[in-house]
Amino acid sequence: MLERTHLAIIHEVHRLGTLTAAARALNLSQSALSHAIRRLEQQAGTALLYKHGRRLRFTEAGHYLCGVAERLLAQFDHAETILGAFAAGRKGSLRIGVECHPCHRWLVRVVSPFLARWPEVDIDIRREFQFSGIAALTQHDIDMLITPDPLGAAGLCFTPLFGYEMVLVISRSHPLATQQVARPADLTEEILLSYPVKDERLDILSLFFTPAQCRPRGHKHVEDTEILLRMVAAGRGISAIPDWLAAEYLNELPLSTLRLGEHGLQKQLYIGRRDKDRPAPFIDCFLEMAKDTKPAPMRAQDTGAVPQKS
Amino acid sequence: MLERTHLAIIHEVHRLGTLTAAARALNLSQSALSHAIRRLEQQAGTALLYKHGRRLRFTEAGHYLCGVAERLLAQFDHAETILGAFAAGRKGSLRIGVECHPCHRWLVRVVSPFLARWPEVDIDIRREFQFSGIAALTQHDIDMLITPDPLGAAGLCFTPLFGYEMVLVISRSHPLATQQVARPADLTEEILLSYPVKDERLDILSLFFTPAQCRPRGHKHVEDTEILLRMVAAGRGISAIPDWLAAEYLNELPLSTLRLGEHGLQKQLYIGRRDKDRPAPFIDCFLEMAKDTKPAPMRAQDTGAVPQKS
DNA sequence: TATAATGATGAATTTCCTTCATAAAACCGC
DNA sequence: GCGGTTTTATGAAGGAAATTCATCATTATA
Repeated sequence: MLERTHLAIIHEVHRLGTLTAAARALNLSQSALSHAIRRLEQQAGTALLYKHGRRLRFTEAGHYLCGVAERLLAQFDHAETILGAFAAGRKGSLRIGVECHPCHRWLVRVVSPFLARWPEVDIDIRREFQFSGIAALTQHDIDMLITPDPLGAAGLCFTPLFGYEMVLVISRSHPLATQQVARPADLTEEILLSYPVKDERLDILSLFFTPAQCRPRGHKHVEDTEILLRMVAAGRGISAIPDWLAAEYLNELPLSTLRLGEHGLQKQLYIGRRDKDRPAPFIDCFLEMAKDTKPAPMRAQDTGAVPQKS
Repeated sequence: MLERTHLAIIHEVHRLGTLTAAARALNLSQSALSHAIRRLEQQAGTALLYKHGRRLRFTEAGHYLCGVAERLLAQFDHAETILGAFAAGRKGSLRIGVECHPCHRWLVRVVSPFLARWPEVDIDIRREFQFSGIAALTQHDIDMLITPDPLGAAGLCFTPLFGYEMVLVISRSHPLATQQVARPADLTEEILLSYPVKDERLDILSLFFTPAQCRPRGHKHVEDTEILLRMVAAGRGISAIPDWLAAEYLNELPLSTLRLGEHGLQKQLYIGRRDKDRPAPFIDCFLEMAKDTKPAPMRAQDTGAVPQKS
């Protein structure tokens, strides 16, 4: 079977002209090369070299192999270089799962400088999971998970990123817009607008309405944040989004924000990964960059309900 | 060092999913594969596979190698196929030197069916030689030489192809056109037109004029046969060409042919090759086809001067 | 013609891969 | 949960294959 070694020998003999020189270059004895070529020729069933004076010349078949060697050896070398980059942790890919729909804009602010710093690392962001984000992480479908719900699962570890508060957004012309705090009973006639996720993953349902044993009059799914908030501004529904996300839109749209309940709906975003992952430097780096990137540039420290602009 | 074996293992593991199955496919023990992969991983400095349940999964580096394997293994396979074709004598190249300028049209009639019969054989025809055709042959610059002058050189052998006669061509309106035979003294006022080769290789000079110690008034080189003969027909010179070549043009151009001297200038075309060349079937075949191809289709057996059409 | 350079060859040796035997882990059906 | 089965991992032993050494044959060079 044709092996890389054979190609290397053929290549060096071609490059240097003599077996002896090629042997030196390959740290082998001249005899070893002579034997190796002979074996290869017997396997191939055709001569590759012939003596011309006291030098060697290539037969047609040998010449052909020479070309093959040049191409394949280059590919081997390249593959080993890449493999080295993998080994050194320069190269890799980071498949990031996001279970926090509104986090997209924040994530972009983490990813952009990261990509610049790690040019050989590919990033893939996934929002949809066959089962759950946690399952995707344990099953190696993703390498990191950004989630507000760090359900304990064996072999995973979660690092807190930042705290925030889910706030109610309503149209500025809504009767409740003058209040500071919203209570479940106030909202039973409203239409709830949310991202298209399962009800149990909507905090406003599981942590606000359900404990009070009531529910909004209706519930509609909207994919896009901008459209969702425009619908809220138009008085076509209410929604619950992170305070820092609301802050970004308060200037642009006629919206008001209210605290959800007396103490607000406090949340924390976590980034999770597998315990036993090989410690790739770019993974640690991503973690650091994520921790250092606060959600809304201006009001990163706010945890209370966002004050309205008049 | 990354070897073909490693790629084959990676590839089979990827294809079949388990080490055990891959080992079966490669006629090796599962243990051998396990060891081999481990060695490769240690050399590469990075994991390639990891256990997921009781199966194996590829790391990013492993996945990358998988792609490399697919590409490189295909190239290895292809190279071995080609090498097999070389070994079987189906594939090769035939560099044919031609020292007989007018032979081009005849050669085309040999080469065309040959190419059809040996689709994997490349043919290269060379007319110019740094030193001589014989030297080119011994020095492996060409593989076959078609020549009328088989100078004995060690390690070469020549096979006769066909005999022919060099005839004088003159314009049909030339005063000599009524004669059968031309003598050197008749032509001392003529302009000789010939292919651009050295004087000593022009038989009409070395075998006709020089022995009679005279020469034509002038001598011009013309590359193209058609143009040469049109110039002769226009009365601008005389020339000497093989009888069979003259025969092809006698219908088209107002030419007459005369025997050169009493007995004519008899020649023989030979095909030469190196004694110790590996006996490639396509080389023998070319020889046979060359021997079976007579120069002019209609008057292949003629050796005397070609009779003029009235 | 002597000498240096180069390739070829056969036997001895060493290296490295493979196998064997076995353990460990994980999945499956009950 | 518990054996049975499947799969991978590992260490030691054995063997196949490549390498080296010593030497010869050939060719070019001074």
